Amino acid sequence: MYALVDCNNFFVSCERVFRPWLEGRPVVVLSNNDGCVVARSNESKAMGIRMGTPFYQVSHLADQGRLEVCSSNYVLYGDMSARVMSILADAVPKIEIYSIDEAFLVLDGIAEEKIRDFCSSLAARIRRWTGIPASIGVAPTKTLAKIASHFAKKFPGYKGVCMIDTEEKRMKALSLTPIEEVWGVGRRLAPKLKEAGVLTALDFTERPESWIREHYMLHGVRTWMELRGTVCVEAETEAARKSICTSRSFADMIVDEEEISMKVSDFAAQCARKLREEGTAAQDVTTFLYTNRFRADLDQYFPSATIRLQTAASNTQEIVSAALKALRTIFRPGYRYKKAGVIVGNIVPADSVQASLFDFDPGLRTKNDRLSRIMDSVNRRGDSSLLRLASQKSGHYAEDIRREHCSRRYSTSLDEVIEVK
DNA sequence: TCTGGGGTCCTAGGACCC
DNA sequence: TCTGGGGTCCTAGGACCC
Repeated sequence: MYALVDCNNFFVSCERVFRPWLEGRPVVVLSNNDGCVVARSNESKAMGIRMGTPFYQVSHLADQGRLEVCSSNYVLYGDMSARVMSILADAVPKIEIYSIDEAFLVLDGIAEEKIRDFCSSLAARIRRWTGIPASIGVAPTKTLAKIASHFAKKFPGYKGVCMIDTEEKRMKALSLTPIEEVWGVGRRLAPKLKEAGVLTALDFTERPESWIREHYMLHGVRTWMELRGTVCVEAETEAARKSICTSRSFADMIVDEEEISMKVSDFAAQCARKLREEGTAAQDVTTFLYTNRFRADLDQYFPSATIRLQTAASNTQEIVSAALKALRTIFRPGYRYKKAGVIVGNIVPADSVQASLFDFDPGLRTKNDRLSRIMDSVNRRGDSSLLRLASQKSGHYAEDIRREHCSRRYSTSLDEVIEVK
């Protein structure tokens, strides 16, 4: 059996741990630049606020005191996530961290009649040790466990744990699950399925496999089998990342190449730092630019360019230099840019980088690598960009991000403080 | 006025091989 | 007039996830 552990309203719950007066109140957490609603409490969901709503459309509620607003604090959420995941990792031998607030557990070795108690006490432990409420869905496949977790979250009667462990429960759960809520059925596929008369997960499983294969190919067949109880998607532990992206929207649109260069330098430096953190190196460096897609009155331009390095690298100098080189090939004056980013791809373990026949100065890379390591060791001690390249200028790639409702650095400043109002 | 960030996988089609 | 058959690899773009 698989268990899906899903933290409830995760970002909101993180904020509530340190600001208990938010408990019971309608709360939303906003994306960078205070742009969109990316997390909601049950109370704000009940007010009809949708995921992804632009904040300006609901800001009047905040002004009227009917809605609590938090700017996102990803460092805090990352720390809270790590605490939850370590509790899970201690509880079972095999866990797949699926996202910042979700993990699959492989429940091998736990007698089936004990699973419910096991999950209940696990949820209670997470709550007691971190303050975060979680729901757990249990089923023979990951796709069914997802559905079970929805029920666990939605209906208080389950007390946070829902099991799909009999054929009868499976049929009932599928018949109550609208097709668009199924894991793997997205916004594009759902309308097509409905048009074809597939309204629930149960309808989907009752179509013949050949029909699924014809219309939705391999991915559809996998979902179909998983919903019928046959495992197709195994738990994957510790899969190395294949690409790393650092990108931001700007609070104001930028027209100046020099200014964009500094941003791109910063994004590239962050990518390089993440590579070193993971002990990996990348061979491809992509820089991309976006104009403001919401401004129909302005010219649009969404270019990207990739530089392939002779040899995979993780030092800041080489990654930044490649990102800037790519930028120079795509930058066009006259556009107003709203967003930029850097993606490093073709990632390999740093200790098994393939040397290049045409790498004319491997000694330079050794020097650059050492310099980056020294930067890391200094920057770890305090300001994360105390040492940086001149091209980055400020070194605070997030400095002009709008963040008017941010909570304190509860998990990264010296003291953890619970605020009382 | 104001609209996020970071990933994965699959497929079709082109380029190339003999 | 008539122009093969069988592969592999890579990439871009689309769909999905949180």
